[in-house]
Amino acid sequence: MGHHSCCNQQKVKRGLWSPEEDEKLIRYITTHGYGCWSEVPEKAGLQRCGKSCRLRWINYLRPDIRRGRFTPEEEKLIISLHGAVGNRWAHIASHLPGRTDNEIKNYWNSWIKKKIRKPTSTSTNKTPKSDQTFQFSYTQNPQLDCLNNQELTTKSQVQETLFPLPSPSFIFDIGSSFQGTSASASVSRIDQIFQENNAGLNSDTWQLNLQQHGQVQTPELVQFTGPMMNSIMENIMVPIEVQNYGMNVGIGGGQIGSLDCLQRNEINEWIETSSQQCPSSYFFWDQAEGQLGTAGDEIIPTSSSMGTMLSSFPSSL
DNA sequence: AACGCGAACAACCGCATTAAG
DNA sequence: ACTTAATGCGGTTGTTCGCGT
Repeated sequence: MGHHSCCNQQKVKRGLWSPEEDEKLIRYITTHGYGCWSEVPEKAGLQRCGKSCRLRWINYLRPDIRRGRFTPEEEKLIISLHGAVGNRWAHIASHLPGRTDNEIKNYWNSWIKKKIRKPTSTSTNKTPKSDQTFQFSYTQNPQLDCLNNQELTTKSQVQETLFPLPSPSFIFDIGSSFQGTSASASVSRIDQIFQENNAGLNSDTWQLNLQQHGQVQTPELVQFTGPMMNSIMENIMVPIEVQNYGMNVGIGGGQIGSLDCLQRNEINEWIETSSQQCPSSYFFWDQAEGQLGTAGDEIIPTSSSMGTMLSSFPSSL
């Protein structure tokens, strides 16, 4: 394994950082800042490459770093964002103040190993190695019994079955926007917003979509398709972002929220791009409390939690 | 007490992108 | 316009620690 070009120097040290090295780096950065990382090692008296110093500072030493266990709210947000943007850890980290992309990535990688069960013996031999990450066992979820009877062994197979619609899909955790309300109350509230904004939509549209996808019982997963989305995004998502309509988008004390963190220009840019590229489908979903559980619990895939994992996000965002 | 194992975390590597010359 | 260095990011590996046997 070759060293990086900046680390080819003989004296460059590798491996874990000692407290003395940390101290030197902290002292230097707090005094001089970090305008040019390649100059930092020499000026700070460290036998490290600039890249290593940068990584150490960003991931461990900077003062605003937040360490310790992820809160359930953070976990929920990570799941939502990962469902939206995939493995774009830096993007996810930008929505979690004090958390680093590395930390989130590590957490996700260990978390997903723990929470997503290994493939069942019936499907193991048919599954391409590259897709094994996306295998689930549905045996504990009656709602998904239909899936148990099918040889759904890949991400794409599962996605096609659950959401037989053109990609990409996008999910908003609209349920968490209505703090303290039931799913049905959320529907009523969103219905009202539709009317207020003359969006030309109502909950009948929802129910139709729900029935089409077998989600008749609860409006946890609400899907909109095609041209509806522009008016929804303009009339609903933006007001949500600026917290009109009395919504509390934030979770965990109102400081952090997936929708709150999606910038208006990001959303608008994405709508514009994706609407040109394909008649996308979008999922608004209500991730009811308890479905994801807390840290240490095992995930029982449901329509909504499955949705987050399966949804994709346009690369343009 | 010693060992093995797995989880969690820290760090490195390679590639892509960006900025500067 | 091109080259090169610096930086940022995601994937991967290595190390440490805790727990069970």
